[in-house]
Amino acid sequence: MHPYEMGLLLKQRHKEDSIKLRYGSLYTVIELLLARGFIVARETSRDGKRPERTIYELTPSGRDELHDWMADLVGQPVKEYPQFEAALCLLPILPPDEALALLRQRLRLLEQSAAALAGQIAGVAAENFPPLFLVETEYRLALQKAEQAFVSDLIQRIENGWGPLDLWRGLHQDREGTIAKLYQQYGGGPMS
Amino acid sequence: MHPYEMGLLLKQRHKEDSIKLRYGSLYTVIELLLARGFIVARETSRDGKRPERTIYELTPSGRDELHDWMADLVGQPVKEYPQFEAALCLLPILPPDEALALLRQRLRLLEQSAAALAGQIAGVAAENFPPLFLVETEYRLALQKAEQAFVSDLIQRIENGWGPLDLWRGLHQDREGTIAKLYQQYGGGPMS
DNA sequence: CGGCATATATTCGTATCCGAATAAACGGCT
DNA sequence: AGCCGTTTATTCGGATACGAATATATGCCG
Repeated sequence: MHPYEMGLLLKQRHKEDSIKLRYGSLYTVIELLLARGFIVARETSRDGKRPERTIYELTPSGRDELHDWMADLVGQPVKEYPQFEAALCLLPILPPDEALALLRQRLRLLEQSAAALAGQIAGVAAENFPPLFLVETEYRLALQKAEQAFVSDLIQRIENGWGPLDLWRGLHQDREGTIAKLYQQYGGGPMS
Repeated sequence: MHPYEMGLLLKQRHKEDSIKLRYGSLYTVIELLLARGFIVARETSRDGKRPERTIYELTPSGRDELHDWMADLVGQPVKEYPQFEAALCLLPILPPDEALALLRQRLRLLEQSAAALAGQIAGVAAENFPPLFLVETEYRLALQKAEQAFVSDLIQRIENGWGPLDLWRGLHQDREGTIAKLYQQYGGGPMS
């Protein structure tokens, strides 16, 4: 297959929803695979005056690597850094009322996209397509629902004075340095 | 604050668990913030013959940007690309029995790290530290539990012949091209 | 049948990222 | 007092990522 065709195929099979695909990077990656001997060029052809295409093919060592990589990805969870987690780290930066409004907005958007996902799954399932090839979408949906539940719970807790709310409000009224003091006050706290 | 101190502070407050921090990148980022006017250098000092330290400070425009950025991060969910989701895309590459074994291993590791997280939360909560500053850890735990539930469910489904299993086994017995045929057979399928 | 949007396929330059190197000061141990 | 491991603080160069540009072919609408 030539690189462009790989990209097309991923797109047609909706894999780009789950595998980040940047056309610019595609060719760099191919070159890397080539340099490490995981693929070899089988032939180059050209159609009229269009750019030349190079067809690549997997080597046995490439097949091994694919297998080992997959085993690693499936068997070993790795820590990743979702943006929302980072934002929650700094949540006290926002005044509580604004935070609440934004969380409500997030919840609304999550509900919408979860509904869309569920619809997509149902649609494809109705065509009798084997579920084996949809499992990544089910995973995405499961995580979204979990986030939804978390945000919804967080909203309720804040509404009920969680935080504690008065302390949080305080951070936005008097002058700075308050957070540092807090961390000092609770000595060990989460830093020890 | 000078860059190194920012790094230390993030580390002491356990924020590096949630905010990816690479010492090499820190200085690049600071330079960017400087170039865009979000921070300014307030003073440079030097202690003996140690490298010179530059103390930076937030500008009003930087404070605005911080606020807008936070509002965006909290209010707008963004699509991200966890590695496990990509792996699930290609799950049929592994023979079903191996996939099962690997999923069981993942489940075990997830259970362990979730227990560790829960312990950490309980420990800090016991010291009476305001929950406002732990919210990112609770989020992480919630997502982990959801993944756990998903994997556990997936294992059970596979054990019960889901997939369908015979088709999946078939992919690893006869020669190649079978997946492509499958996608053709189910016409519209997930690609149309 | 002319023109304009879209598809085919890749290259390139810059932006970003990050591990490793540097180099002085400090602390503790014998 | 001298040695060694850790902490302080930053720089640098190579690896990676990616948006935008390129240049031709094709389809289709009026």
